[in-house]
Amino acid sequence: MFLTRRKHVLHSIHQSFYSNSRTLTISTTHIHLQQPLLQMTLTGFNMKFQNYNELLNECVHKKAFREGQRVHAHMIKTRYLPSVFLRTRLIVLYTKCDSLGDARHVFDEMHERNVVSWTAMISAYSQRGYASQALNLFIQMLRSGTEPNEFTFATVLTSCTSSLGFMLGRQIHSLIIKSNYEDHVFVGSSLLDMYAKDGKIHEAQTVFECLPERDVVSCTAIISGYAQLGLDEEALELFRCLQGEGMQSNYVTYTGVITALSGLAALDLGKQMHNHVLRSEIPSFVVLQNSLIDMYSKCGNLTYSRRIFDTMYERTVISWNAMLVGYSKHGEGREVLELFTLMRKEKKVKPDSVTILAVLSGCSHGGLEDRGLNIFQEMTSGKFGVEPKMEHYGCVVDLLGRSGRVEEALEFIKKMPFEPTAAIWGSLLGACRVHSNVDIGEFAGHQLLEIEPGNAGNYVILSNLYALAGRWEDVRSLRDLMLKKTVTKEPGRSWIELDQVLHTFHASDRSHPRREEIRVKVKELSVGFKEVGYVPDLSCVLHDVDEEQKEKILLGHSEKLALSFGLIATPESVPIRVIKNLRICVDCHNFAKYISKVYGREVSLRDKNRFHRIVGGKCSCGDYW
DNA sequence: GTAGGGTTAG
Repeated sequence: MFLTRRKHVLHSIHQSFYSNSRTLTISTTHIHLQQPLLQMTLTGFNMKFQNYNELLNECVHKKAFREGQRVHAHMIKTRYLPSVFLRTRLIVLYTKCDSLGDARHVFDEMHERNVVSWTAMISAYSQRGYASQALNLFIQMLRSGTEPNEFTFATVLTSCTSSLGFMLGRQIHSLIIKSNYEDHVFVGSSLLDMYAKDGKIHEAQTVFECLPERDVVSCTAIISGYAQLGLDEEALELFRCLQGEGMQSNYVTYTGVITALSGLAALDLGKQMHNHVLRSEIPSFVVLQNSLIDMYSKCGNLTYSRRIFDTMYERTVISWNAMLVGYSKHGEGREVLELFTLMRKEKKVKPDSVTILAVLSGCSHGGLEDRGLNIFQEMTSGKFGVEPKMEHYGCVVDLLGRSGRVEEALEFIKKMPFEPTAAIWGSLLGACRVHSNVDIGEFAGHQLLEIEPGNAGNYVILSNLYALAGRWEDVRSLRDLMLKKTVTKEPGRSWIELDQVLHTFHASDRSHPRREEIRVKVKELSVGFKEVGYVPDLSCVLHDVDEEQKEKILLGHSEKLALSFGLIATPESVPIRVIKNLRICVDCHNFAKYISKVYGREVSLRDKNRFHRIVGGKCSCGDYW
């Protein structure tokens, strides 16, 4: 009966997706309680149990809160004492109806509890995101002497998401081993997911490999685990491998894979996956569609993102945010504001903290400084119902900095109700580099180096600034300071997708099969560009070497290798799409501009923060990033 | 009767 119903729902969702219809109605029959409740007062004890049970089941199934409350009230009125079984049903009912207080009340009033009632209450908290309450209750359960079962373990592990939770999670793992539940597939997927969320992907992998049987959920959990940690290629490889072994996939699996493809900006692979989803019987639930919106925007194709957004029959705040963030990263400020206006007009979903963040950064990236500052004003006066957080303040520093109001930005930082973070000082330093304000830049730079002495990128930007002012002595001492602090830098990588294959380059990479061609091309470009005005920005190199060497290092930057390969290997009619894992360096940004000007090729460059669409020697970022 | 995996931002 349940299966048929589910099938029917899925079918109608599928239908509505293809017919672009935005409304989906699932009819729920109203539950009439008058008759059964009246009859119950007359029937015997056993009969009452069965009747109550049936009624509660119906209420749980239909999430019928009021009716459930009436059944509960009837028990109290007729002085019927429900068993542990029925009380647990009530906990489940109230949890489903989003009434945790009522659920807890039933739980507290229980004279005796068993593993099921404990688990139901723990699950209530973890489902609603009250992780610490769930963990507390689990500990209370252990103290009460109730042995957890596989349901309890699978449930409680989902609440192990904070640093305290991860610690507890490890202890729970040993408890699982002791109680012989480690082979259980539900427990295992919950466990491996916890490890993945703690960044311990090897532990997660071990748990996964030790499972005697695998199913969709455990496979999805491990694939998504890789994707969430940014190990996108590994996620993709594992997906292919497990698929080869006959793994079943569902819409959650595809969501995980699409997230990995977003990270890689693999447009062709992404399209292929999307097609696969459309062709197969996989229903496109909101979460999957959200991941598609994000994937297309991160692959540089906002038109497709919008197409999906427009045809969704239901949108959550995440759908709106994904679309807004997409426009923002592409520097489409007007689109951001238009969509935000539409969102507020529709009133179906309320903006959240991420929404405002997207709007503010959209104004900044889109060069709409004053509009952005206005929106922040409105935010602080409570207009959107969202409290400003550190990130929002960071956007304001960005907005002021972009307008060249560097002094004001510094004053703003001093007056913030938060301790400034590295991101805030970094943003101010970046503004000072663009607007050549050495004094404030130096101050911001030193604050930044104090908080984040290990980040090599910070030294480079400050060095850019000193070089701009001709303060070579300071450039040198900065380099010495960097050596002293033994800075390690996340290795820069750039890649380009060609016929569904990703070609990745590291700095001075010599591993590509066409390395010789690429080397010659980079050199040729550099020589050619110099004739039309390109001057290598040596301040982007902090090594203690002579100028010739510095230039050589610059030419080895991964962005230049990928760009040159793109120039060789892609047809003239298409834009060169390069993705960089870090912020793009000033010199490579300039180099890309020359490619666009001299070769008449559009360059689309995605770096850590945003898209740079470079046409005819001009970049959509307005040289501010 | 109680259970596991999923989307935006940083």
